[in-house]
Amino acid sequence: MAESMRGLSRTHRCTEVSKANIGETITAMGWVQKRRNLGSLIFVDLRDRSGLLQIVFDENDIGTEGFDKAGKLRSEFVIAVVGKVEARSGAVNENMATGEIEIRATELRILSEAETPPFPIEEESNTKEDLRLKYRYLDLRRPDLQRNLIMRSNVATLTRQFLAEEGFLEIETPMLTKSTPEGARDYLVPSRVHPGNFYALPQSPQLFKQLLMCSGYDRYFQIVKCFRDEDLRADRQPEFTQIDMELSFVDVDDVIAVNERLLQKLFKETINVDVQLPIRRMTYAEAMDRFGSDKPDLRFGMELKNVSDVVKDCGFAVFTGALENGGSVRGINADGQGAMPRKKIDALVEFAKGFGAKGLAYLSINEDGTYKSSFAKFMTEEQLATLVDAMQGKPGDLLLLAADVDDVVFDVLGNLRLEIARNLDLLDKNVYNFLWVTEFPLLEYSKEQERYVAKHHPFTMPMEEDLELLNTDPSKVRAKAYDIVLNGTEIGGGSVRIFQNDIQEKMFEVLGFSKEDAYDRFGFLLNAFKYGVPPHAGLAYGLDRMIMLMAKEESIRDVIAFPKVKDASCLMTDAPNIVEEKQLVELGIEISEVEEAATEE
RNA sequence: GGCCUAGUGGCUCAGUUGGUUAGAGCGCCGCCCUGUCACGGCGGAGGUCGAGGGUUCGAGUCCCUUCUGGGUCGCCA
Repeated sequence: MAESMRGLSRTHRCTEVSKANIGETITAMGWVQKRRNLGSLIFVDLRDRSGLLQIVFDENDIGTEGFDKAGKLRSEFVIAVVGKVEARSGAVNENMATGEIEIRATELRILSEAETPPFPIEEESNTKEDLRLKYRYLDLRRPDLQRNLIMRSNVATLTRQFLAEEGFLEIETPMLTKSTPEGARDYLVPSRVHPGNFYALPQSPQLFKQLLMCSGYDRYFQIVKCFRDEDLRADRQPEFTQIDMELSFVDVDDVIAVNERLLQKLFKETINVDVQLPIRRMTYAEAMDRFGSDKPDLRFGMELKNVSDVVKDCGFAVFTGALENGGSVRGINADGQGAMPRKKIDALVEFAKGFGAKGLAYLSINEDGTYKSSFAKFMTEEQLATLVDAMQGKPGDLLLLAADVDDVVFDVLGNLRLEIARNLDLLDKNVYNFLWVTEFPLLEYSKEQERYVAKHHPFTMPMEEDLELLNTDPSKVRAKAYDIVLNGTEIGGGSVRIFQNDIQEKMFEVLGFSKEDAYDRFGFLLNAFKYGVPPHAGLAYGLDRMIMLMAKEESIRDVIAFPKVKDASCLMTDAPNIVEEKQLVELGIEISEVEEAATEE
């Protein structure tokens, strides 16, 4: 029995009503959060995206018919209420924004009835994810998700405002584009008019934004969906949003400068966090050496120490063996954790093994200065003392050491450092620690493909002083690439691009592309560059991750309206799904094998 | 693809070494209640213990398979 709202017009959102409105007659509309029926007095908390407002129904004010109707109200009914704003005659509710006032209803319309929702629509719900996602439209009614999406909208608005003021133009690039397989898997879209041909959804607007620079648009940005057909994580969705930008006639410092001001504005105006400028910078090499990570979390210490020199002559074969294989021995000092029980240390060893460590050597320093260690028997007292000294160990500390090739040692200790910090609750979400990581390696060697692959992408400019190394030792070439890291999460990254033909050709050569290959894939860009290309550079933020950190959420699902689950499906719409045979025929597509259809006797 | 983890009324959970009729809080339904805001009081309904198979005199509990979430490694230029 839905009623019409004809003749009524909403005058306020729930929390837009305040003491200043006392005496006025207002019209509010929203959802019933809660009813409290006292017999001949009924209270209803009305909810909309702004918050809650208490309505009082009294038969003396609203009449018998209206009062009976109020008695029928249930959670999530959508109603319209006309009434007078009054100071509360009962106690003020300190916990509510509108706790000092209430609406004395004179008219009630039930605009929509509602079934009892499958889970409570309330803040800090701990309902299981699958249920929340199946009924996402209900989950999105919860105040925490509404706050997150409102914050997200604000960030987008502020970004547009700021970048417009800085002379950026917002230009859209195509969603249906060409697959340029290098890196993540593409989502493909079949073409009806070109049977057997496919578009790819963009993994990023990279090539198009560079073309825009060629075309003279100077400063471009876009808040844009990107797609990668890879497995999901808590901070990874198959479709995600970037704040993407590109600038002409700039170098690294110019890009960093404008982005520092953007970050400062965004964090100040959305969550009132002051970002101190300039943001600290650290080279990739230093980040790896000190933190074992290219996105170090600087909210806590526990830095890596290289003790290779100290242990090189010791009797512990694990250490000396690693060194003989060209690796290193490094460790972290878990300050004050010397009393950690064996069981927890074992858990850390297992954790380390998950990152490729064959083991983890430990040494705890007892309060009396004696040691308890997995490897003490292989070393002399003096050697141990030197090691402890090198690790700045003091009574009550726990030293954890990994010995392997550098890649493994960094990976193990970098992650171990984070794991210990998590266990010790050192990661304060109210602290926002920014860092630029610069001078990334240009290339990394792919054992699988038996060639160098671009660490960032093939258009990343090498550092001038390393250009010669392209011929001699490509793995040592550093790039004009930079990442912006916040609390150990990479929230953005970018680079200066190659705009010189000879360097680009050299780059393709090192990557093992023939000139033909290169033109086949990127011909439109390379051709464009022949007609006058400005030096240019850019950066792209992962908007979802940035909002996740701002909102102090653990997963980007909580800052995306309609996210997908681990296997990239949508529990609400059941996408992806099979399509009608007719559609496939039109596209000239035949399904060769569907596992589910396999018959079993 | 690997590993870890969870699945018990609508929701969140408890459920001992396998042992009678599977419980609690919240929610829901009904009646009562004029100042509640975690309203209160009385009463009530609601369960193939994710599914399938097995062991057993007996399975929520043990075994196997499988489904559905979550985390993570691989992957993510």
